Amino acid sequence: MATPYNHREVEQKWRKNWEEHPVNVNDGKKPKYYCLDMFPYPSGSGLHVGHWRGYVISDVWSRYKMLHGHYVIHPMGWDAFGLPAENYAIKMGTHPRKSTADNISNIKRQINEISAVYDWDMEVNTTDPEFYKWTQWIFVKMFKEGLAYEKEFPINWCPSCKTGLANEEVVNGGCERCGATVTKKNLRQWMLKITKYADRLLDDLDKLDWPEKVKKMQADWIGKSYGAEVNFKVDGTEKEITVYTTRPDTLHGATFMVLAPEHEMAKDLATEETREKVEEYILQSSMRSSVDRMQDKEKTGVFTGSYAINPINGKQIPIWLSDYVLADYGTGAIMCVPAHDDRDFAFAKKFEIPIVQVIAKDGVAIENMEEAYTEASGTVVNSGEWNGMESSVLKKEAPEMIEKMGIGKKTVNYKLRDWVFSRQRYWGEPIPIIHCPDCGAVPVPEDQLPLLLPEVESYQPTGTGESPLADIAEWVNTTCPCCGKPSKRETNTMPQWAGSSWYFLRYVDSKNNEELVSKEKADKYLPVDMYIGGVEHAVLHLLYSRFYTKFLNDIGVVDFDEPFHKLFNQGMITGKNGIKMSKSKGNVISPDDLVRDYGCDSLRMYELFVGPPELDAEWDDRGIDGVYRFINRFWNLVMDNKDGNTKATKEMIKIRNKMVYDITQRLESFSLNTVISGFMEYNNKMIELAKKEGGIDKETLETAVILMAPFAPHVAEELWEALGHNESVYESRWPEYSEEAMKDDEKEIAVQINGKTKTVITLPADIDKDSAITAGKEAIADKLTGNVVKEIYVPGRIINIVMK
RNA sequence: GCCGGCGUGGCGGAACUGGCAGACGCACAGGACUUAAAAUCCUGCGGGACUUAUACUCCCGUACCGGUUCGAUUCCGGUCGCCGGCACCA
Repeated sequence: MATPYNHREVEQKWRKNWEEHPVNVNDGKKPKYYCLDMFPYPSGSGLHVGHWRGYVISDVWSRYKMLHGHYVIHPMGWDAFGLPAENYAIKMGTHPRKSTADNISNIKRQINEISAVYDWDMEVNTTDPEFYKWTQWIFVKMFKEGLAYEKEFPINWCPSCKTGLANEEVVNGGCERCGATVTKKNLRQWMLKITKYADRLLDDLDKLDWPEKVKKMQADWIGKSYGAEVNFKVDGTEKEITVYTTRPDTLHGATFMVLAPEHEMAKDLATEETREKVEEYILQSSMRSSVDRMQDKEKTGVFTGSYAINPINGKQIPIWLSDYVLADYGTGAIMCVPAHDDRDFAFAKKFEIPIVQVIAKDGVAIENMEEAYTEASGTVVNSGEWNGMESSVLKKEAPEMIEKMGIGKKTVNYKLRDWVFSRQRYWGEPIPIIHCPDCGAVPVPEDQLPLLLPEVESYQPTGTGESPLADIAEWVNTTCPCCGKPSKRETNTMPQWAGSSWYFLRYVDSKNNEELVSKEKADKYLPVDMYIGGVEHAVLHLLYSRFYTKFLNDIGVVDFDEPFHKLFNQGMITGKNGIKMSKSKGNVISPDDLVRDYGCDSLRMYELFVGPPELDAEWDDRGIDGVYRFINRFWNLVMDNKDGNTKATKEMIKIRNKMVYDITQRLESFSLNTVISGFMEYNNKMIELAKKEGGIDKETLETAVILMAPFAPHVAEELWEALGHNESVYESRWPEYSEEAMKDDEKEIAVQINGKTKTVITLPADIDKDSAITAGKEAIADKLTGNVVKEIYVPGRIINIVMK
């Protein structure tokens, strides 16, 4: 009997061996393949089995590429600035610098348990001054290009984290991090003009090999719409109000107008009689959160007392204020066509405003509309010269017609807003700007970067809208780099996303003091070929990274404009009943014990075996026994037969080729759970064959070992060595298969009557239709009692006799 | 409300392009080995009917109702349920 499998010994041996003889070497000749994980933020609870799955998937893919002769760039780093790290430190009563360092060392130990081929020489840490120097440098470049600007306006504010948030960080009206209800706060903010890139961010989605779901989420988030701006005169004045509409075809049906309460003309439109009510309404709205407003079942509003003139027909329509109109979308004012918009309809009903139908679904106008008709199809009515047109045609042509009439212009709009980029928190990159009383906002000169985050005792958020940095007089007070006058530093810091928006560029040149990344290395190693991580970043990190990359492309740092060629989103591993693993729920399963008891290889394979990698899966420890048993059986098969000299039979060659074919197909289509079940299936077949033939040929065993190498690296190396090889299994190449060798001589064919299987017969694979049907009929002769109407033969699969 | 995804044994899941539903594994049951247990190996394992029982045979079965087809887990229409995204964006 050969040595039984001992995972501890095997794994120790090969980890040491790989340290001395790395298996993924850049010899300068191999083609590169960049396979990247979304880097973790070093949380205090460490890794659970869910994190492991993502890293296993990327490592399997990396090793698979190595076996195709690639030099694989497979780095790892730490997203260590930002709210989670700071909140954790506050909770633990330590300094974020210390807790972050502690957490990193623990997680690094856990990551090493995976035995992934990470290249730690490339490691980056977003809180390292040598790294954030470049995060700040990008900001300065953006400032110089006019993409970073200051603005005071009511932003999303998390009262619990005590900081402003970006739009993307507000989820269902709550803070993305802590869930607290987001309020509005008027603050001076640094903004990034991501909207300038809206079209490119939208259009370039087409060239990405990403899950359709993520592309759609980004497209919806950018929310491009086509329509027109139309100018309405305020009756009796020279003032004009411009509205934005996507339905200019319904212009004749506009029976009122609504302005957001924050609209700059809102107060001016009030008359003597309405002034008090109007001001009251404006005040009321300003005090309500957006969540409150959204949850309104009934529309609220107030009539200003003024009227506008519909430019297309000269009709006088009342101007209202209502908070269902958003101040920061379009022009903050809308024309209302209650007959063809649900919201306008509800408003008109409540305030008894006339409803004029301008599209008739079947060509005939309805007397009393029960609900708005929102489709753009049907015949145009009540619309003067437009009458009789098809609504869908008019919808397309109206913007230009309006432009020609001189009453408005064709325009597009986006839901995407500029990125609120400053945070009133300590643990982030200081924004490298100096406020000079004469020169205004002046960037810190590039050669003075990094602008270090000062060491402080107390870093708790103030809640006042000021960053904790504002209290450090010796840091805040400085001189203007332009004129030398006493000036003050910007005290806000950057958001969590600043570092992660570009970190993937830095890995390939992480020690470069002169440049963010050298031209040479960027050309050689970038961009990322495969990016693996959770779907939760669809409109955050993944959108920001695309924006940053396009900007860096524009200023000549890199010569590509999309960072991630292919994206794979792995599903989440949850605890029992689909509950997300978290320390507070007490359902976190740590990989550490499983590695100890079953070994890294078993856990790697089980992580994949639990289910399709793109779907969520409930973790159940018990299943790992099955994988462990499989590895043992495979081990014993190889060890028992490695020294035999069994000649390959036709059957063995067939199984070998089929195995290569199946495993390769499944791996290429990322069906990793069925790769594992495939291994088990072929292992069972090989064991059966070995029993039958008294052994199994060496080439088949070697082939199986190479196929296993991406999944169970230690076992593969050990068995490869046992099979008599001195070099690593990763020096081998992924095996090929031959269609010819896979062919079966005989096929099992199901014989059916009217589509129901009656029996199964074995026939030569190359049998012709007539002989097959004759053989099939013979096999079920006693059941052929009716009139045969049709006979169907699907080669190699079924014979179906249709009877009446 | 709008958009997207999913629904298969006790459980996780499989089924390539419409062709034998339930691969592979877990759990469970029985057996072998053992003084015994663990480990390992072998066998069975969707539901029902017939049968003393086995075998055989037959019927039902992929959320539900219907359609297309020789044949549907797969395609089409409708209903229900679960999950995710967006949410007054004019």
